[in-house]
Amino acid sequence: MADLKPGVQHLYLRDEELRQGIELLFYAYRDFTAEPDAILAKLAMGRAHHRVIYFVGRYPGIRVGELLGILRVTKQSLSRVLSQLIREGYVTHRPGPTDRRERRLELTAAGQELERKLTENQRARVAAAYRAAGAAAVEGYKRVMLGLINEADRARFVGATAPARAR
Amino acid sequence: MADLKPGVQHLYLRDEELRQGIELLFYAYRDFTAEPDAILAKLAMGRAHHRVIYFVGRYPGIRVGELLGILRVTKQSLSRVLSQLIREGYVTHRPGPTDRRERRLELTAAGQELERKLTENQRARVAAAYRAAGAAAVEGYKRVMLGLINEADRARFVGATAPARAR
DNA sequence: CCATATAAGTCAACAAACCTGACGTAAATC
DNA sequence: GATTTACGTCAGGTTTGTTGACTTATATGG
Repeated sequence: MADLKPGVQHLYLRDEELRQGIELLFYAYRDFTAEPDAILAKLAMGRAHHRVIYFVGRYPGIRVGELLGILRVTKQSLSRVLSQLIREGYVTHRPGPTDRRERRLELTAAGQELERKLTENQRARVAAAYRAAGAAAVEGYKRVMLGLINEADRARFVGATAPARAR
Repeated sequence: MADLKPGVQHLYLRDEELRQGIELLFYAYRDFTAEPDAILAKLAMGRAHHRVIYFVGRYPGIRVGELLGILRVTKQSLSRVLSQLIREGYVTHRPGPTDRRERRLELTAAGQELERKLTENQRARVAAAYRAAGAAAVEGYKRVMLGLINEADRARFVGATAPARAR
């Protein structure tokens, strides 16, 4: 709060400014999910399947409990989607290396292919936005987004950007 | 593409970088909606109600069709939520000033109070993230987010930020 | 004036993706 | 050996979305 130009500082925290920040998130998320959703619909799957496929691909060998923590859903809800993905050959599971109660999840070749297909559009969208906005803007984007995320999950992005206020 | 330091340009568009961009959106949206969802659950409402209340508050006198376009849902889906909000006294409607087929929607006093209560946390979250990240980062955030949003809706944010590459 | 188009609502049936609560099984740990 | 942990499952319920068909009221163009 004690900062240079406190008037300006206050100015851009006004209602309109904050509403814009909220709406940017709403519209971006809406458009970000629309295309994968359309692809998934043809495969009789939904957004929930995409999330599972994405994070299993992101963290090969991830445990079911970790996935629950990331997705913030109940195990019953995850189970329906995950067991379908396993049944249809997109995901495999095997016992944990030291703790055999665990199920370590991985994508099959088909799963990897589907993941690529689904995320392709999102990556292109991010790449285009990054390219158009420029490197400095990308840095700002990350910094603000990290601030929006609960502290517990910020650690996932270590090294993503310099700490805010550090320069 | 033809840019200064093309090596670096390419470097930060790598897979890891893009995945981070995707995940930031996922986690931010997840945490952004969690608290309002909790409040709504106590009122036997859901996220869909919040979206309607938010945008009716944002654009008083908005027509039903406009709302459909923003939310990207069918009128049957909106109808269920909207008619409940009208029935319970959060939203009112009256015929359009020139075209009497239209229903111009507005929040009642109760609706405004609920809107404030629901959005309060989101505004605080955005304000905190903006404050921590600094003005330059906020500019970058907006620029990247605009790039993620389909072109058709970017016009909603005119004046939100300088055009990308303009400086 | 009349045909057509538009804004909005409604009925019906259905699916996706969440939820709570209770209970089961296997393996690890104290 | 009792307890805890990781995971799964059965059962039942809600919200939020869908498609398709039909209605009402009003505006508009020929």
